[in-house]
Amino acid sequence: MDKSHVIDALHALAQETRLDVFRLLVKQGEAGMAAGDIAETLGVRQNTMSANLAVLARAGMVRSEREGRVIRYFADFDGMRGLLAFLMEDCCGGNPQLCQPVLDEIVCAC
Amino acid sequence: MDKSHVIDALHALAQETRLDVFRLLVKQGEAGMAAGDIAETLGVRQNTMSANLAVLARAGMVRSEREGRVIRYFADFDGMRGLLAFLMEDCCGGNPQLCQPVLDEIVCAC
DNA sequence: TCAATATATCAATAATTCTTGAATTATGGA
DNA sequence: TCCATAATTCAAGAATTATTGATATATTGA
Repeated sequence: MDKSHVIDALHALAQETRLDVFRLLVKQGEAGMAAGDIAETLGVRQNTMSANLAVLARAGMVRSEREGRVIRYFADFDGMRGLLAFLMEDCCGGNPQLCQPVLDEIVCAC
Repeated sequence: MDKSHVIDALHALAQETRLDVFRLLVKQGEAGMAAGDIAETLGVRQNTMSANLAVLARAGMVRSEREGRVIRYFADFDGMRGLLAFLMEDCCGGNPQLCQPVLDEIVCAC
């Protein structure tokens, strides 16, 4: 992931509704969620949500699949991976003791 | 780290100059770098850089120490840790196979 | 083909953010 | 104390972004 792509991803997540959407979709996992259900769940109008989903999709943080009339959205774990990898890329400028605590914190609860 | 704090951190990093600053300071590690040197290194005017450093500092992504006339900035690894921990918090909504590849990618090069 | 449903797009306004020149504050040295 | 240096703060204009009502597109079923 290049720098401008990373900036798009950070920008997409740096807004309350979109961060909520992303985390909701992360929780939904492989089930994903229909655009309308996302809007209703988060109490956001349909077209506002559509615009926000488009921002997340352009940034590679979510992807979508049409299912008949419904468009189902999913968190894009590849995008997430690229973002975190970039942010940690140079974490060890010769001082492992600085970055190790950061890595230790990122422990999956699964 | 709570949600609004996370949004501040994401917003702070979602801009080219500030992302460059953060990564520069990550590379500098414990040495940090004087505000003026950061501005000169990145080719940004001194007051523009000051404003950007203030955004990063408010977001908890950098911290500073005065050394005589100079103010030296450092990446804040605690802030970084909080941000990444929040983003990964719910990565395992019952499907470890989704999040494991994300975690595998975040491997420190040290 | 027509109506209903789900979602996206458009255009306009409101709000926020970025950059910059100018002014200000803080420190150290002569 | 006065000057030079390092950095911050202020105010204003330009640019970007968010939200919304209205409209358009796509799909399904009658």
